[in-house]
Amino acid sequence: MNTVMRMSRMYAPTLREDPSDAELASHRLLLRAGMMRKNAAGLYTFLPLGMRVLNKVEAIVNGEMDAIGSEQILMPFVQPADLWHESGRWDDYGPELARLKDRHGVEYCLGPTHEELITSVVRNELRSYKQLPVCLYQTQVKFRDEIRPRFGLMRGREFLMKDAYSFHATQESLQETYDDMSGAYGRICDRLGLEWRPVEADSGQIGGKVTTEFMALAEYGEAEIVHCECGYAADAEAGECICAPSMNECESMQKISTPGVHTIEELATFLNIPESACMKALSGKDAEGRLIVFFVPGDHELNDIKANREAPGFELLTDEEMESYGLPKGSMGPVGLPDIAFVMADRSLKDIPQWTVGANEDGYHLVGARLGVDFKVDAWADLCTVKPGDACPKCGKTLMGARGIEVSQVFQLGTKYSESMGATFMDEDGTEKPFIMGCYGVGVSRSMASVVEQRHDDAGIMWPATVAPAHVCVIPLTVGDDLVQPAAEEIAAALAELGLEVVIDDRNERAGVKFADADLIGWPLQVVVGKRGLADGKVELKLRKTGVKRDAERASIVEVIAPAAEDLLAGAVDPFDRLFDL
RNA sequence: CGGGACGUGGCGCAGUUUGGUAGCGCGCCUGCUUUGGGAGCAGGAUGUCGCAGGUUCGAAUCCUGUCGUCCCGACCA
Repeated sequence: MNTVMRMSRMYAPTLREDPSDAELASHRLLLRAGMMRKNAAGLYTFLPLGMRVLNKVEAIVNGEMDAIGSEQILMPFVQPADLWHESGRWDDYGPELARLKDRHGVEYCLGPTHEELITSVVRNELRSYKQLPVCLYQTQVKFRDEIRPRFGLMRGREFLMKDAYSFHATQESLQETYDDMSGAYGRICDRLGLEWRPVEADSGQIGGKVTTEFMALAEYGEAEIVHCECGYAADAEAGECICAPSMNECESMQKISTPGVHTIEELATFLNIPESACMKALSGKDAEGRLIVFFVPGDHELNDIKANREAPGFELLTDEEMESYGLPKGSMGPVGLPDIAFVMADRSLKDIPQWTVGANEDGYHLVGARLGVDFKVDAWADLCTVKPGDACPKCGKTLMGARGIEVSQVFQLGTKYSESMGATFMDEDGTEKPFIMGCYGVGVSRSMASVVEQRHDDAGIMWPATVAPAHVCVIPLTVGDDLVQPAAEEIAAALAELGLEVVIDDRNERAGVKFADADLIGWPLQVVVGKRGLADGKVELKLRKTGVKRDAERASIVEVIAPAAEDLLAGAVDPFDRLFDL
């Protein structure tokens, strides 16, 4: 049986006013509710209430890992530099990797992630395909020296993460574990009560190709996503973009004077045509210094990630460089480019036979420039950043926009680390092969913040029962009263016996203080015990999530709550809803 | 790193323009009263005004430097 926690003895310093340096709801409320305190930029202490929540989130994550056969381990937080030199990331990672030396001058880093370490652990022991697949996970503090830590737990420098790594002999085996992991991650989000979407994403720093991000939808999320009613969703930074450019039809190519016109907006207005009928040119160079000119529909932006995929190392030209190539800023076009220029255009423009573009001469544009006649394009690719209003690549319907918080991500790494670090096994055919790897991360502390981001109101947090610091708060309105106090104690004990986690606010405070703190901390259910109600044999129940109140017979309170307690123990996210006819 | 703002009892802030005894609200301690939505009265404690220099008879206030924090951009769980 659970013991009843006492507010009078808990270290739960709630704040009446908003901390001045917190902006985001999750940041503000976690501080105000006495769940955490800041120690320095991006570094936080979890106080007892916050720790209880964090532990619950972690337990849910660990449980789902165990359920798909991943085994828990614990790797060191401090990692030897050698391993990072082997993978090449000592140089690639940048200042975000916190480096240090021990007393002997040997170099280490604070673990921002553990691909190198796990690979080094496994490469000596895993020797045969017969031992595969293997999937290991840990839940541990990570450190990334973020350029700009912000939003409390959302982007701390130190944060709690569950990271898992899997090793396979075949792509099919990797896919299987990847799918299991994706399923587990979805269930984790569900159990946290999050509204979420799996999203196509870019793999970034970690490497690899196939990846899905799990986004908690939130108004102030850092990531922009597009999604469709068919279930498709993608990170706006990386999602496939289907542009629908239009054509400004002309009889032949004409050079027209466009004095003072430099932007697409000005051009479209000047010609009285939609922006989508103008073609935007962007010049840059790749890693080898090759001049590249990209063309995209005027109503879309060139996507940095995609540009780099097509032209590794791509960077836009500076104004001086443009001048040296004789390229006029704001009036560039495909006709009459320098011979050395490599011309690449968004694939959507392939179907547009006549383009409206710059004339490569300040103050002039071309209309009706004929593709393949007046100019040529060397390559076609998906180059644009997708935006709401574009067509869904899966079903063709119109995409909607939203913002999200990336709470977790799954990657198919391939052999990037096993190859560079010489982690191989003997395959069935007698040849030595590098492991095919996957890695999977859940931001545990970030998930906690995301829950607050989605479930709060002006008064405070509305925890789902699955991660609330306790399920029920019993509030005796007068302390020392010889009716109210014992009744509240009795109810609290009885509810604890149902298997609920119960806290009793036995502080000698006024009713208003207790109500305000209960709402702020966000216990899912409040049981209010007062003199007035008791006189009629009643107590009051309040559902934090909706603020709805109802009376219940004091004598049958256990019977009333018992079904909800059963649901709760079975894993229901909001088990108390049923007590309020929801 | 670029742009903006800010550092004053535990918390939230005023005071800085125009230099002259460091203030307010909340919280904290003691006592009495109060007790269904952040109580009232009385008494009390708590400050190197971020730090270091400088100007001045005198600096929270003016000048220089420095450290820290937050917000907006490039990085990511």
